[in-house]
Amino acid sequence: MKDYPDKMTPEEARIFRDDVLNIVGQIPHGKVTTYGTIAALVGWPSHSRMVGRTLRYTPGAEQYPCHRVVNKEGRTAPGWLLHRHLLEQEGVQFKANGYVDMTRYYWEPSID
DNA sequence: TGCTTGACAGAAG
DNA sequence: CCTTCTGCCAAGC
Repeated sequence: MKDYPDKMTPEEARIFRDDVLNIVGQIPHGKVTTYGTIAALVGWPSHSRMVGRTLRYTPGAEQYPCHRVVNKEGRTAPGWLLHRHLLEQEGVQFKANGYVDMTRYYWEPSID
């Protein structure tokens, strides 16, 4: 018995999407978290890429602060130029190399 | 059915 | 620091 199925059923995909958006909505102003952190928290540790896919393609995701999600190194999404700009508007400062300073802005989601 | 594509992660050079 | 590779896995074609 595996801890996790090999593939998501449509039902699981729906729950995954809802859980991801729920967590993103909880990220405080001026803070960031990572794709992998979210994936692990919703129960699919190896689906970090699915988190990114969800935020990019799910209609309505714009209503959530999805710009507060960066990769684990603090890099912004390639191809999404506004990403860095939106974070800077919230006071998030970038390091000289263009990465978010994760030691200062990383936020660990809680389940409650 | 099989190969390619990423809003990722981690490691290597 | 930056590029590239491998592992990952659903989606597209």
